[in-house]
Amino acid sequence: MRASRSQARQSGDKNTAAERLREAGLRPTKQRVALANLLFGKEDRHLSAETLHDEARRAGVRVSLATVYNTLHQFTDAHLLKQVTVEAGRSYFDTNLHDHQHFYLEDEGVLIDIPGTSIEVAGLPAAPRGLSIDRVDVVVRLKRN
Amino acid sequence: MRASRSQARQSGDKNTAAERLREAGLRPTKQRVALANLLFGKEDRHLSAETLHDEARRAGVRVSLATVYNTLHQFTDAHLLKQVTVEAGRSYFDTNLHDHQHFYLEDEGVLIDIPGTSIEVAGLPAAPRGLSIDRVDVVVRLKRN
DNA sequence: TTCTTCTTTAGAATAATTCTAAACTGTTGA
DNA sequence: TCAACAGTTTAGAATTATTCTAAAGAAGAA
Repeated sequence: MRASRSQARQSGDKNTAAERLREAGLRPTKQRVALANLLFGKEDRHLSAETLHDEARRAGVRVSLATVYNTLHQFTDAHLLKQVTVEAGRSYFDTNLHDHQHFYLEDEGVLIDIPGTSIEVAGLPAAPRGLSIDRVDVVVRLKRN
Repeated sequence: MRASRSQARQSGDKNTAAERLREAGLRPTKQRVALANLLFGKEDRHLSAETLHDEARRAGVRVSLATVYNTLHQFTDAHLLKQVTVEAGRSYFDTNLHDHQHFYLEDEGVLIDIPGTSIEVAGLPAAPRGLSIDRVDVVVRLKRN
């Protein structure tokens, strides 16, 4: 019998990640599985390549920074991650794939999810001819009082 | 009357830019006045530091790239420009100070203004305690059909 | 296995931006 | 008018984030 794929099993964790990668058309290598477990094992997160690289190192996973970059982009292309741009010169990757928007704490460089249900954008003009709307990003920038 | 080296102004243009800078608390140096004229002389524009630097060079204004960066940031701090972030690793500065949002053509790296009156964002949650909303940025990402 | 293809990696390369310290300029006050 | 100081500009080095390279390593098929 196969373990349920919607729940994390203690002994089947690795397997679950590997399957998810395979379904996405990515060969489940040691590095990709390890990074997937770091990324998707927990609640929703926003992290940079550098952050994930550090986290991997702390978790005892040996992976190069170049591979972390490659993997983040491959995961993004495979729709396992979303890339969020709020600040020039730094990229965040978001494990929350649901429709949602972000608060951005400018002073601290921290992103916080706003659930998709609460924000609504109205009055969007039609896209110029030949183009279509890929997505609408809303960033609510916050500063200290 | 003094026929000095760099005071040739026919219609008061230079003066206007200089005054605007002075009002903003910026010493109207040759470079800042020249860049202000390039930035504010025409319709609304979105440009990068590199773009403005090239434009200055083409206009015969000798100014270093470092000064272009400094000036863009000083103008932004003084609310003469707005900074728009749509892509990691590249910053755009916007001369349109009115309330408005942007289309972003991902394939070409081009920004287009959406007039402030058309888009409306509803359902904004309250800012977490201790923080207040600085601004709400909406980016409508477009791709080719 | 063995082969082929995809992946990983260290380190170099690139791109955008910021920093540094010295030279220069605008403004002020005598 | 001009000296003097503070603010500004500059070339080039430094930094940061990211991508590239080409060589060695691992995954899947037969």
